[in-house]
Amino acid sequence: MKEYTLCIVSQALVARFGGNSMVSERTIGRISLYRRMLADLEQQGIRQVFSHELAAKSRVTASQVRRDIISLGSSGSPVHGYGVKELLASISAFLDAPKPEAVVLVGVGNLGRAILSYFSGRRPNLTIVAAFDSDPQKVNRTISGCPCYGTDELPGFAARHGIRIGIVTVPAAAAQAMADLLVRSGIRGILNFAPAMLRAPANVYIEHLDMTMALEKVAYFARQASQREALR
Amino acid sequence: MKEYTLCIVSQALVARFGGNSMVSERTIGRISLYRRMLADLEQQGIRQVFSHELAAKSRVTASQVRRDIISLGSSGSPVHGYGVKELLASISAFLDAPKPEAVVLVGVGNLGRAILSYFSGRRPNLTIVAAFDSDPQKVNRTISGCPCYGTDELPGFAARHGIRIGIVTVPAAAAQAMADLLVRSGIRGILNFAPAMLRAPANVYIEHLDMTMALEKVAYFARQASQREALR
DNA sequence: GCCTGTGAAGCTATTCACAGCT
DNA sequence: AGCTGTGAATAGCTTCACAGGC
Repeated sequence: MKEYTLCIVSQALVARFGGNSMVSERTIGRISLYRRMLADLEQQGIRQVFSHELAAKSRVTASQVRRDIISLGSSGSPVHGYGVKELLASISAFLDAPKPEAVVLVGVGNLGRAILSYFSGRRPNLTIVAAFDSDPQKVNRTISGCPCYGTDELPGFAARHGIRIGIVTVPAAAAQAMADLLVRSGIRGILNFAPAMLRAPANVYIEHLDMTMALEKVAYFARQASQREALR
Repeated sequence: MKEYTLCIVSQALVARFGGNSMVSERTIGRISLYRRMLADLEQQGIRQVFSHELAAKSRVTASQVRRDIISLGSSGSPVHGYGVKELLASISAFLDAPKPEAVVLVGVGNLGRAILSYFSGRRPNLTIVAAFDSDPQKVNRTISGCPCYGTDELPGFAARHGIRIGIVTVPAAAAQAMADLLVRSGIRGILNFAPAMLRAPANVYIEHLDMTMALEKVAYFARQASQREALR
């Protein structure tokens, strides 16, 4: 009885925060990961999976997997584990927008082009539909299978297509200006590859993917590992 | 008294793990970031900086900056803040290896090439000196300014040059095999761009830079932001 | 026996708040 | 007055451990 009451209360709280319950950034990342693992399993014709199997593939603990699955609102059976198909459906219902979503990319340099081809055809409901660059040499051409326009056309394009997601692959010096432009164009989420910490209003989500920082971290911990070995 | 004893114990533990005290992954990331901010400041001729200034640029709190600086073994003055030059020197002494370090990249596809040109000339003490690929079309050529060899030459090359750091930009299906090869070749740190959770011995540090996951996170939180706005 | 779901415990990271200094 | 350095408090995330089920 008491448990039921508690459950209702927490759902009420959830409702107050609008839509889906408050799920942490880390959890969302892992859920995206589980989806990939599950897609593999489905391809192999596997129909059921236990939390510890998913955990081993994802390099996390089994409790973590179970918690994450609960937080996305799905559940399994103690006997058969989780149904691969059902879990995939839950994850898609949870992560994806109801309709496929269009994404724009700003900055058609080496990295920008690589990312255009990387994402082309990968996630059908998350497609880069246009690229933008300030270099007149690059505009009004198709680059890596993606139409490229001048940055001055971005606000209009974003408004017409209801774009909410942008990828920034311009040099650091131009990154803040481009982020501002994206925000003015109505974007609500930015994936930033430029080595710059972007400023944006609180209602815009920014994910920084800083390759230089990542490489320096690797170098540091690789060195630590070598040193630890040396004195053993 | 008791507190002193506890302190000594924890220092002893730190010592057992060798060399530099245990600094967290997140802290290392931020220190790399501070270095970039400080390099900018130095370029502008600024000589002193307060924790709150560095914090604003790095999008963290001032306490965080102070804690991080302490954990790298530097300190400032309550009057003038931190000396830009001194702090830069401390960070380099802390983060960088005594000698410039060589890095290899495996997988010379679109992304691999983009990363070769991205890092070329960026950090002088962290240079990609060779790329490897299994495609015979690509080997024994210079690609994006970097010599490219067959993957079978990797172990020999790594041994000869004492390589400890590798970047993986192969497709997901080949990533684990390449990681294994890198580990066999003596690598101690891997920066992985492939959408696969790599397995490696505990003495190898792996940083996963998963662009698909990152984009899905952005899409999810962008949608959350829009929804929160809609019901206001 | 071996699974899931979950309260409670444990850990790590961050922030608060203030002593100490100039 | 306004900074740094830091103990203490807080928040957030992960793991433990076990009830409940078949």
